[in-house]
Amino acid sequence: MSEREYNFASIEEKWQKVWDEKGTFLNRVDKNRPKYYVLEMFPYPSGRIHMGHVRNYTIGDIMARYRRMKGYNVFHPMGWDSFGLPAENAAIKNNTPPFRWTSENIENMKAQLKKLGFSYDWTREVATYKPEYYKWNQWIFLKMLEKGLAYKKVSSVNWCPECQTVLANEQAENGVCWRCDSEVTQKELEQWFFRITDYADDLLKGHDEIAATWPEQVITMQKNWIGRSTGLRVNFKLESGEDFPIFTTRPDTIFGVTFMVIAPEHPLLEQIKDPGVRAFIEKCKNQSMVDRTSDTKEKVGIDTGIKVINPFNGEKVSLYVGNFVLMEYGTGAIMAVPAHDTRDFAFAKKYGIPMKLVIDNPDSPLKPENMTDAYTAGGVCVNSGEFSGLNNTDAIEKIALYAEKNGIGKKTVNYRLRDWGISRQRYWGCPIPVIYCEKCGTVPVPEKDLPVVLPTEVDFRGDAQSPLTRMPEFVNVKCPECGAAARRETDTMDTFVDSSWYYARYSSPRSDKIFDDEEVGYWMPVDQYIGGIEHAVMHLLYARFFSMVLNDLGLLKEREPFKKLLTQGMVIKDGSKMSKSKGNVVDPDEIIKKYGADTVRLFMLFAAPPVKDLDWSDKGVEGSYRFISRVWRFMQKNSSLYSEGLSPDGVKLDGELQKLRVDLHRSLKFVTHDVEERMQYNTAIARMMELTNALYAVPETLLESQDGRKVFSEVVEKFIPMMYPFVPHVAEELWAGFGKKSMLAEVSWPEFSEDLTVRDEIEIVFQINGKIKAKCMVSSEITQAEMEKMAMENDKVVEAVSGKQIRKVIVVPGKLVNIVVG
RNA sequence: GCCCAGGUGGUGGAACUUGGUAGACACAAGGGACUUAAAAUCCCUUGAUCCCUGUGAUCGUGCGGGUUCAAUUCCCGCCCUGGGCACCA
Repeated sequence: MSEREYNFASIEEKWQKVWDEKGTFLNRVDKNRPKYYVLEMFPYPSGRIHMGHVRNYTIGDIMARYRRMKGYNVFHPMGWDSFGLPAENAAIKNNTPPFRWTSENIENMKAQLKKLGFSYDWTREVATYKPEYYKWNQWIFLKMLEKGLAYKKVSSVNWCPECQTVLANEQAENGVCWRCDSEVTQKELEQWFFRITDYADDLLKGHDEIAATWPEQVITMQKNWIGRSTGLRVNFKLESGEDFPIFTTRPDTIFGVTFMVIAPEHPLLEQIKDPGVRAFIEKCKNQSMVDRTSDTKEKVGIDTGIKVINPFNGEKVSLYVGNFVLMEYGTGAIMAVPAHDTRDFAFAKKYGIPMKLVIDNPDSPLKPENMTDAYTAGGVCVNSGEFSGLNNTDAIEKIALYAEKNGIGKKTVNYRLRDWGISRQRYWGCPIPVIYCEKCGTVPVPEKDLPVVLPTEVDFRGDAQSPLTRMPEFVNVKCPECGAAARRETDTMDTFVDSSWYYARYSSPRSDKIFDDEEVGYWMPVDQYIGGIEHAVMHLLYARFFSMVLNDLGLLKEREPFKKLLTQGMVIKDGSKMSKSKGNVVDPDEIIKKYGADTVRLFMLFAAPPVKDLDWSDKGVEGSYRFISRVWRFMQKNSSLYSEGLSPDGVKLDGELQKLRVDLHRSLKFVTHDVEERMQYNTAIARMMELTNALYAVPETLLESQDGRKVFSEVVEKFIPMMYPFVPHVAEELWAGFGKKSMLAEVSWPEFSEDLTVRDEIEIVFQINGKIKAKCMVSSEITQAEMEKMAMENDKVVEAVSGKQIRKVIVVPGKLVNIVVG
């Protein structure tokens, strides 16, 4: 190989073409080999690939390429989460139909991804906006409808009275419409829901299966989100004798109830005529959910005049309407115990409601009039009838039993998780396959009529209304049951539905069934899923839910879709997330043009470990480029020293060459560990940089010696394949340059010899009372006794110890000796 | 507010497994070599403070306590920053 410049542009183009023409990354079922499914969260085609994508997909690509070298049959697909709000916003702004805008974006972004050299099988590509994909969204919806997992109920949405349209939360920030700045109100609409709450316990149980392989924080967040709590459903009574059930996790405080609070949406309130209360209810209903549940906003309420009777002591208390009580949680009403609940305490103080102490602090008795906050800790029950004197934790169980025995309550499990509302009053999404007939009611679209195709030729008037509602050719249909004129559902599905099962569709994206059994059976589940931490709860919970539903339908073998999860941090520049509005966006294309894809990939992996946020730095990129160039130059310069099959095995090497050889094997050991187990690529790259520095440090004459050539040949054989998952193009080029016939994509991950990873000499330290007094190079085979002896004979130690009494000597093998003196 | 993370030199970060030498690797900065010059490249220095300039001393991992022979690592209490909060994806 003659000395050539590192011409990344032609190298990258060349190898991308070779991989493409040879079909190197096509994925085929092969039952004789273990499969490995690497999946990165697919992007929303917003127009351009951004650095967050580059990072996500680089991490995925290194895993895919590494596993291929380890002999796995790797599955590595890519696709497009291509329904959603931005396409409509673009349509309104530029009068471009969402279909065209999205298609063009996909085309552009695909070209960008190809330039980065990711090892995808593009024949598996899916795009959720294509009827061939969303047909199956609709099919799953019908199955869920059959099983009672999809249902309709009234729920409120953000409504702009000025634009006469529904707003997404992000369009209604601070309670103001993003387009016209008018005050956002709430509007009640009939909407479709998925009964995810039916799967709450399954979702929790599934956590055990993935506990060891998912980040702990993600599981914790999901558990808290589901919020399973066991408690008691207590039947309070209205004066009319009507039941008034509430849910509480603190039955031990039930004798301390001094008022009750009900959600503004509660049906009981329909009978209220008082204009003040009515006005209050309307005001609450118009408040957004974020505002109502946020603790920074004031908790407000009003007395309804209704009295409620406590079944335990017969006491009559007032019923308030409160903005902080949610109809969706529990029964939509709560009992309030101001003495022992912080929120109730504040509410009671505000409205002058009395409080009653029912749990006392055994160490220092409480006086209600002196309390400045609720007493929420444990203690002894007081003022609690026959339960007085019990420890409050025992009382929880005793009171629950009493309630069950006397028919005034029942032990219940309650969840914070709410059912998943999937209706969107939007155009650019998957149509919900339902028809409304005056005679037959809600009729599912028959399977044979799927897909319900979303019209792509639409007219956006710029008023943000879904164009579907004014398309008679879409809306007007015949009832599939009675043939009468009927109306098609114009709501579309939440895009989270699309992304809840795409991972399985990749296995057979063009199949005329939802999945091809052989393909899906072989490839699923995903062995490694990679994506942003921002998806920790919603997307990942919905995807797990769908996987369980599909498993119950007999379509997937596994319940958990993602065996292992890596959540990556964000890409930051100048202290904040890269975004157009902040003007700190770096376009990957520019960097590729300047330094090449290998450099961009390397920097993405080197600048931070995957789980942490990554600070973009233009200067840092140059460092990565410099490293690649250094390796390139070294290999070019010494290429004549290489001979295939030349090996230093069994040769007694001179000290410096032996050290280099040990460096090589040690690097390989650490890089293997970092890539396979730790998924910490920044330290792996640091190891390779150290190895490169070590290569440069070897004198030329030594490297050119007989033995030097042997060591260099081994370096070529191991170092270049080791670089391959990180910088595949330049690695392939170097490899081919040494006359290699097979591509690195087909080469095995190099082996290291454990014997060659041990250094002869190590440094140990001597401490006095934990402070370092001396350091010393010793043989790595030193015994503990020898270490202690050396420490005691060390001049510094002798000086420090003289005149003092040695109380203790701690020897940590291979590390240190600590002498405690007093 | 609630849930979950994070905080280490001028900067990004390292210190894994099990508490055991804080600052690997890189960037920036400074100095030198090469060059008519510049770029590129190669080499050296680089946490802070102090002095008796050494194989030196002291301090130092957001802040305040604690456990331990030993704490970036474990415990308690704060402060700050970021992610999520159910219609952005």
